[in-house]
Amino acid sequence: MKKPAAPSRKNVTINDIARQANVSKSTVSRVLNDSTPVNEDKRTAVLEAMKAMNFEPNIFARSLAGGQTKTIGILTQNIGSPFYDGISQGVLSRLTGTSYSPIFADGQWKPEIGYAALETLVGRKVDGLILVGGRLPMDQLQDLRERLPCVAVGRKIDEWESQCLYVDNEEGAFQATNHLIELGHRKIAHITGIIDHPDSIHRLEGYKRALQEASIAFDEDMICEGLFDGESGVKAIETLLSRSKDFTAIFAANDLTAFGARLALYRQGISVPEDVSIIGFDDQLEASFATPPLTSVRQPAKEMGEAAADALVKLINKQSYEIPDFPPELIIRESTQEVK
Amino acid sequence: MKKPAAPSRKNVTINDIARQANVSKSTVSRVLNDSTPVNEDKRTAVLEAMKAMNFEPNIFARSLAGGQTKTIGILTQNIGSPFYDGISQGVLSRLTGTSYSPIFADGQWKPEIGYAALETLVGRKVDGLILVGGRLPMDQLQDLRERLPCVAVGRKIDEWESQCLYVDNEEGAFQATNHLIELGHRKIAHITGIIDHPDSIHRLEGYKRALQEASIAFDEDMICEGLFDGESGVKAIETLLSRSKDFTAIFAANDLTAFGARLALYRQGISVPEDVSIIGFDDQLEASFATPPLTSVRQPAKEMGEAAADALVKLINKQSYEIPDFPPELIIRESTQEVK
DNA sequence: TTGGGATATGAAAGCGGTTTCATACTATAC
DNA sequence: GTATAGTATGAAACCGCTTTCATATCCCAA
Repeated sequence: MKKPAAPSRKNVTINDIARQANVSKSTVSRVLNDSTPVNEDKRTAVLEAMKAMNFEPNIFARSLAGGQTKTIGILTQNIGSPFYDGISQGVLSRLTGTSYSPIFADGQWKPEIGYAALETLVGRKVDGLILVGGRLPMDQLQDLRERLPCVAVGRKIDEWESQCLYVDNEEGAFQATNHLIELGHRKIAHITGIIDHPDSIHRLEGYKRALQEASIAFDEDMICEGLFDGESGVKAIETLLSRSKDFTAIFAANDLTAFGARLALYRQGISVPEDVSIIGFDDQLEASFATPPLTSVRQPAKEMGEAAADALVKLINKQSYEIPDFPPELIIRESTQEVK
Repeated sequence: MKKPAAPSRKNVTINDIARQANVSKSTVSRVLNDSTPVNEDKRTAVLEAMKAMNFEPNIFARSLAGGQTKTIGILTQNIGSPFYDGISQGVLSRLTGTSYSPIFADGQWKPEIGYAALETLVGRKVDGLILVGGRLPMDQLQDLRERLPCVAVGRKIDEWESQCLYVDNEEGAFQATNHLIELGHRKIAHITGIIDHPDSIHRLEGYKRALQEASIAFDEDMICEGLFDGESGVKAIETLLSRSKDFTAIFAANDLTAFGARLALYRQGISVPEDVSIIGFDDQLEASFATPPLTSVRQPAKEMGEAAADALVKLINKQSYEIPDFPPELIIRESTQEVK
């Protein structure tokens, strides 16, 4: 008769279970973790007690005692791009229902902030880490991987073989450009993404390769630097027109830029696809409903996020896993047509 | 000479600090939490020791001992809408840099999953909760608020006065419709959102009120039920045309639907805005770069997310806070013009 | 029967903090 | 100069679980 009852919302602990099942807390812990063989009778007794009392292990006690935190860190870059958002969504959706909860931290594309965010995540003792895009330098990442299971999505890290999920940007860009070439285009402009971003670089390379394979001379004047945003698309067209070079097709580094370009063309009374074909990259939701619907290179963002979550969980539990291939896929719609 | 050194990555604990500063761990804890006055000498000694040894309190030990978890739960609905995503972004960005980390859980618009997600969050002993949209029934939410600090964004919950951040959807819809009316339109169609979604209902009401105030008879045939997606917009136009009722303007429940509608119009050779004006809701990024740029009602998603995070943190720390007003804002672009 | 190797189980020592409680030390009042 | 009320501080209990270590059982070979 110590405390006058009224525990109301008191959480049931491992001790309660132990008492109820008539075993020691050690045993309860054992059946909880399957760590050591336990006599079948006791095991069921414990299990029943847990069910009856609606027991839920305290995550904090658990992790304090050295166990896992059942927590996964996601490092994003606050860009709000449909691609990265899609990845996050995939991760999130795959994680709900599992025993893992995702903690998000954001790097805002700035290394210092990224480091800090990483610190936070590590400080929270996450069981694993998912890097969504970003461009933290290698050395930083190197020992990260040694400390805890990591997976990178939408980014290729050379040393992280088999822990990276990404689409081949070069190949996607190649397909896009090649599609235009097959339609008879020869004067193909390209609006790049943020110039030193790996994706931009690869897409530019793919563009060049397609040109080369078709024996079309690469022309510096056909390149406009963009920023992955809509405004870039608008500006690029203005620049392009001011150079008074002919072009019959445009490959934009992403859909949003393509939308901007398409708008600028519209303003100039240049019709798409009759006068100019245009192709984007990402195949974001809105691409299907643009006027005209935008031909684009699809990146399976959500699927990648899901696969990343799966892979990481397996990695954490030391199970073998396989990373599916994510080929870029050309989605042909109505913004591209044969050159006149 | 107990352990042969080589602690390598051993974490420094409160005990190490205590030893170093020549005080008891209790004292260290006290300066850590500012809970009890501590002599100035010792305080600085402790502080210095902490700095020197690069001490970081273990979150799990802390929460186990009854403290806070410095964790905030975010319950989203996996809709991938730019509005909800924007809110999440705002929350996330405002939380990075603070001592709080966000844990996301997703309800996927399904009550059962939502409950489960909520359970997870509560099980993780989050210090506070942010509800992003969603439509969990009241009774469930009622005792939630009693258990921990809560804030709802993009959703109005009657009993939660001063813990909800939302834009007045009815008013926004009114403004949109009224804008069309002021341009001389009388035959205004409306494509709704998911019919029983509160936002849809309010937007429909705003539409009706605008009509009423302008003495335009409400016509059931001018309404098309949509689903907040692009396809709905396309279908709606087809339906509308098949009814062979004239309309000179369309108010779509969100931008994506507006894009769909605009596309369907384009296919029919009906030009926007010359033949038909069109207006959306959300003002998502792509609206500015649609052809023509879409007039829309802006919801300051990111700002709302930020404000929600701010409010919740203050609520947790029992500080007073103020929730700013988020008026819908009509962004007039080129998809609307005077009726011919 | 007895000794030895498994096997199951409980007691107890952490994990890294917070908090209660008692104590030692000051300052204030009579 | 002693009684009284504060104050600062340390010791120890505790949060809920994992894990090591020792003990108790049991089975089988000798």
